Amino acid sequence: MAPTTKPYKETLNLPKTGFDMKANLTVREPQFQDRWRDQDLYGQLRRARAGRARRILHDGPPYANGEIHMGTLLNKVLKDIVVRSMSMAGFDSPYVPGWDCHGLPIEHKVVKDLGPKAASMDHAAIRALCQAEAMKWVDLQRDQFRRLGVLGDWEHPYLTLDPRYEAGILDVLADLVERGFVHRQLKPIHWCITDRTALAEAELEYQEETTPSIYVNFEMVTGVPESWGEGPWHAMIWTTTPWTLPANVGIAAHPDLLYAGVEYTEPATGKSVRTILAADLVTKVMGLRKVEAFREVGRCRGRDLEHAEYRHPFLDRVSPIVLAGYVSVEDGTGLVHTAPGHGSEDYQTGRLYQLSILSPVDESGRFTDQAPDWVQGQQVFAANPGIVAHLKDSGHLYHEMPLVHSYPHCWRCKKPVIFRATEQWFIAVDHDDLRGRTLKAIDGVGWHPEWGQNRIESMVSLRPDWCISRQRSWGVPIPALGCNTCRTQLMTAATVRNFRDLFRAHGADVWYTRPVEELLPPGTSCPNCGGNSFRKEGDILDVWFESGSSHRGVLSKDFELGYPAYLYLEGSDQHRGWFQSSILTAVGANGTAPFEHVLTHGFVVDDKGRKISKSLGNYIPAYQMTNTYGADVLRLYVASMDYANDVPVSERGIKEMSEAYRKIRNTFRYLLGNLEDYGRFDSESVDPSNLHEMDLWALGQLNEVIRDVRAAYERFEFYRVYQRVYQFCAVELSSLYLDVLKDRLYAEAPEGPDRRAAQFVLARLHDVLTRLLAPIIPHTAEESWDYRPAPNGERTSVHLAEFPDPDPRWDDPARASRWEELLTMRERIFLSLEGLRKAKAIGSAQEAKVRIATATPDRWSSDRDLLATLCIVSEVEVIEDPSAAVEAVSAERSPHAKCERCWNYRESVGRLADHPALCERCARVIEGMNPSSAIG
RNA sequence: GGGCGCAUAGCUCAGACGGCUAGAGCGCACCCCUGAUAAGGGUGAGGUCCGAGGUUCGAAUCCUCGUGCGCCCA
Repeated sequence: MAPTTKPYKETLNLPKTGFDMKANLTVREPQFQDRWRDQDLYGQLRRARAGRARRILHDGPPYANGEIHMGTLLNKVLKDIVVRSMSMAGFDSPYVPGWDCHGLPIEHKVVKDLGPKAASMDHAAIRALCQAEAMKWVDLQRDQFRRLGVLGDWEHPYLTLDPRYEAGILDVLADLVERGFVHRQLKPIHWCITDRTALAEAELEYQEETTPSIYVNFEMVTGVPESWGEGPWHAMIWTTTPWTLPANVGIAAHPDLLYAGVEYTEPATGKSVRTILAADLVTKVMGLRKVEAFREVGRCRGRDLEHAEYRHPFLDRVSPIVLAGYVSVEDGTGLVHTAPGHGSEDYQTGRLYQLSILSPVDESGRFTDQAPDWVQGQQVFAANPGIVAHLKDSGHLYHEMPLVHSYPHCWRCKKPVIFRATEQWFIAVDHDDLRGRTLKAIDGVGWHPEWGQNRIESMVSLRPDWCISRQRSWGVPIPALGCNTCRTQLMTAATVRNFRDLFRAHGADVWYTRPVEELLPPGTSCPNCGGNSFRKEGDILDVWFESGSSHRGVLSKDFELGYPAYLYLEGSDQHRGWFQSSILTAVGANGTAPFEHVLTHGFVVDDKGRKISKSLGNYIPAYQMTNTYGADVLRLYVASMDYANDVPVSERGIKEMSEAYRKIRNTFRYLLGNLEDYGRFDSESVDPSNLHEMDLWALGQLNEVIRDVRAAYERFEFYRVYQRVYQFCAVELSSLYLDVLKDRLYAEAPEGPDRRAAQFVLARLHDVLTRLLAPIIPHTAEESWDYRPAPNGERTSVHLAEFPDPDPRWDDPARASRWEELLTMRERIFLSLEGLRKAKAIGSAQEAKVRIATATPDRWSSDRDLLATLCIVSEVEVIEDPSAAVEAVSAERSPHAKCERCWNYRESVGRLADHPALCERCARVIEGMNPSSAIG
């Protein structure tokens, strides 16, 4: 008997690798991140790509507040995949991340934590606390982004509070001032009359409040339809803020609403009154005073009343009726009292009709000398009853009643706030055709998806002038100087540039810490009056102006990335936000768009497509998910989604993605397991003529994968990368090629040409797939790369490599189409095997023999052995059957004995006396690897 | 309320120009293997293509009107 002492299993070349099946990502990923940091992978990549064509993805700065959430994760991972894929495509793509550090949320938090103390602290002290708060979050978010594997210049990010960056902001501002875009103008803002301070929307708390609700007849002067007959006619308005009536300069009507001219008998006086109000509201309004004696005289559309004029009830002023889309018949009279100095919508309408912006109210909410003398000095809320009484006495008041409704209150003192017009700094969008030139620049940018262009165009076309001033502490001061002589404000390109240089040298804090005299160049004088005594004004810049200036501070100066950027990539909300503030400032200051392409992504929603919100309880903590499932799983998840639409995120979805991740990981593991001994060989030494038919097919398929994947990366369609690679792993590889290859890999002689040929393909598969996936799952790709068969054991990073190219040697369209037939036949064979299995005749496919009965045996005879191999059956027999219209496929249990070593059922088993349990092939292999056994 | 966008199996995606019985992978069910083994293989069941009209010989695809959801405004 054969003397082989060891079991046959040990004579097989079974897979062996240190590449663990268990990913253990939460432990391994930080190790790779440390390694990349220690070896300065980012710096190495910069040096490796030096001199190549540049493609800059310019990072939109996230707000330095709070932990990252799924939306931030989505955005940052997409950016990282873009940057990495551009690098691997051969471009020089540095990535400098940034943070938006100024702004209300941080200031708000700091002031809230300080409590009453805040009131007694100066700007500089509060700003120091704000800076600490911002930096705390920068550091935390930086760690979390790094934990996601995002590769970039984390040691040198751009921060909007960096003096260099602050200088860049003022550099842009100076250019805009120089070109005449910046001016001052009245605008109503929320104002707390107790704290004497401006309030932002986020500082308002809405509470129920009882206010007077009054219906007032304003006497018409012109514009009433003649057919309605003699007057005097009136227009009946409704308001809950009588104190704003002194600032009334218009009445708004809806263009499409029907209005009625009504004649009614005033109950108190018995006099007949003619007034106009929305036709739908006549009955309701008359019912308020139980007026039964009324009749409609006529009707007209709101647009017919445009430019009709009325007289102010207690001021010597005639004002027009104007049109506005927000007018409704929800409540009131359908005619809206309009005071552009005291309301946001009123202001918009006022600007449209060029109405005066009146606001005869001072900082503490008292009427100024611009108001009628009988209310001067009164606080506005206290003045309400007097104004109502005045209207009643003069016969203008139709009705008064108390109304409880939601009204904004100050977050700090809880008192009701008012709208008050104050002077603000604006960028004039229509100066020097900035709007038109911006629209032209927009047209020259590549918007992805394309509808983004339409979206931003319509926003830019309709947007009002940009108010860039804020009455806060935490930001970049607008370096405007108030002349103590004539009270005008001075801000010229020269003064702004003066402060730009000071900010660059000392930071923006100098504005607050040093007296104005030290900051001004000697001889500065007021262009208006010649005065030379100034004070520092207190406003800061809108943070959108700050981030919108990044093309100067980051692309052009200091970071010198290159202007314009190739790509901006943010959520679709930034069509109104950063994309717009960036292109407006860039066109204004530079004359060109700061980006060549803009890519947008949708928002993270839950698995039912609803937005993420506290009240729905569907929040998924991003960082916690990373530390549970691993960054690569989350990155794969992000990559798998068509992010142009909303991106549904659920823990269930992430779990499912871990399964997909494991499939990919196992594919790598299989490849590596069969390449353990391959590194000693030069792959170039493999003679292509040794490659089997199916090897050539697999290499040809891989070429297609390379082409599809690279094209998908180029178009930022990462979900196509994912689908393509994943399905290739699952279908072409796992269930077909790699499965079929086992016999050759395990059972053939380890260094024989058949096994080496298979390994040649496996090595290429591994090399190509690792590179192609490196931008998406950088940690796993690096780990896989570590284990690759490298001739000298050299250890470089896959992230320094470039994408693979298709190898034209393996392209063969004829082969591809022949294989479609083969694979169809394979399916039919599987079907008949399944029948055998159901009948308990066989278990594994190797136990079966397949018979194809066909009228054209020549078609299949040459592929007999290939089919047997592809189906992993022991034998395929082709017989001629002239009566068979189509091939008839059948299967039966193999009549032969099982080879103990390779488990195939072969006629040759038992024929060899030395190896009675082996097939001929296995016997030959055994003899080759163990010559001494022959002596036995 | 307005502007923009999206809607195909439980999930993620395919479905140029309108044209087979609407496809793939995952998941699921059942089965096989135990030499990729917290793996691997096979078979199968899943769809009113959001709804209603319309154009057309023919619509997932084109048009209109809805519904739901998201972003941005108001």
